[in-house]
Amino acid sequence: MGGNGREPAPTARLLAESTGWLLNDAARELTLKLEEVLKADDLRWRDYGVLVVLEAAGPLSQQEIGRRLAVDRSTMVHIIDVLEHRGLVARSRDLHDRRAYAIELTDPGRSLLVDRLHPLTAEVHSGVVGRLTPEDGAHLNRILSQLARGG
Amino acid sequence: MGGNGREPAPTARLLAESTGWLLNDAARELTLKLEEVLKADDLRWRDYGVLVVLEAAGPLSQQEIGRRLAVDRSTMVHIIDVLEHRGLVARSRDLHDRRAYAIELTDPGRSLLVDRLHPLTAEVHSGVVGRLTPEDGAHLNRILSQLARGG
DNA sequence: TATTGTTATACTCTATAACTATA
DNA sequence: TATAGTTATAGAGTATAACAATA
Repeated sequence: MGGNGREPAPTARLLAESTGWLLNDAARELTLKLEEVLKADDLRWRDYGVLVVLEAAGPLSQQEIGRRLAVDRSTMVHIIDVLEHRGLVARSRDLHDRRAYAIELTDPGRSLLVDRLHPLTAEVHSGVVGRLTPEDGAHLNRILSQLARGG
Repeated sequence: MGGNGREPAPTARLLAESTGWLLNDAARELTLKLEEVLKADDLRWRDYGVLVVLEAAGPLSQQEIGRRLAVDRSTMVHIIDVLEHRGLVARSRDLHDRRAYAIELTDPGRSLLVDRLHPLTAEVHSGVVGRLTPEDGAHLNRILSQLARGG
């Protein structure tokens, strides 16, 4: 089921397995700290993710945003509702497919992201990843990128 | 708030921040695949975590297991209930503190873990982490260990 | 016939508060 | 007075299934 049928050697098994736990612990620590910081702006980690995705990719449909964040389209409705109500994103119809919206960052949304959220979250990230030497930090980034590409 | 007040340079900010997203993606991918495999034994990732913790540490109280897995003690009750009912763990009173249980693996629990679950989950882990060269895998493990110790 | 957004709904997960027995 | 386990309960988060508009 996605494996290759080969039995990994015991040490490789232990190494890979502890990597999994460590990965989860690191991700959980980071997410918890991010949520704590974002609470001041009444945002969840998911909301921040939506803004970041839109900043990076430009206007997207609700479903496409959900795809990138692993969130169901029915769940996206409420998330976008709130962000729209707060004036951080805008719904306009996709010109080429009028079933879909083109969700885009508003100017206030972009300002909040750039002037406030990015600095806040960067500090959290640095507080965690910054415990590493710059070399290890860069290495970690490169290795994780490789993991992501392989999926 | 855990930070050190220093403004990280823009590239460092981006590097650290993308590391955060990558970390989360990798952890999510791993957890999803583990849950899929464990479903055959009607276990969740959390249940597997309990068994692994007990295997590694020996008998523990419910609360201590929860502490290590970031699960509330009230949530632990049901998790242990199910595992006990399936004969995978046993509740006995802690000899030194009769308020607490000493939860321990049963022989069937240990067998399930060693003979079946570890091979299954190791294959998932290897399928993900094994996309890296052995050097990068070991390096990733070392870097993540360092992150965990720093927390 | 398939797809986007939507709604209602049900389900899972989790934490909170109050209780009991021990400490 | 504090702590381990328990229980009931309420809240958040999520997915599922059906529907309307559009493709």
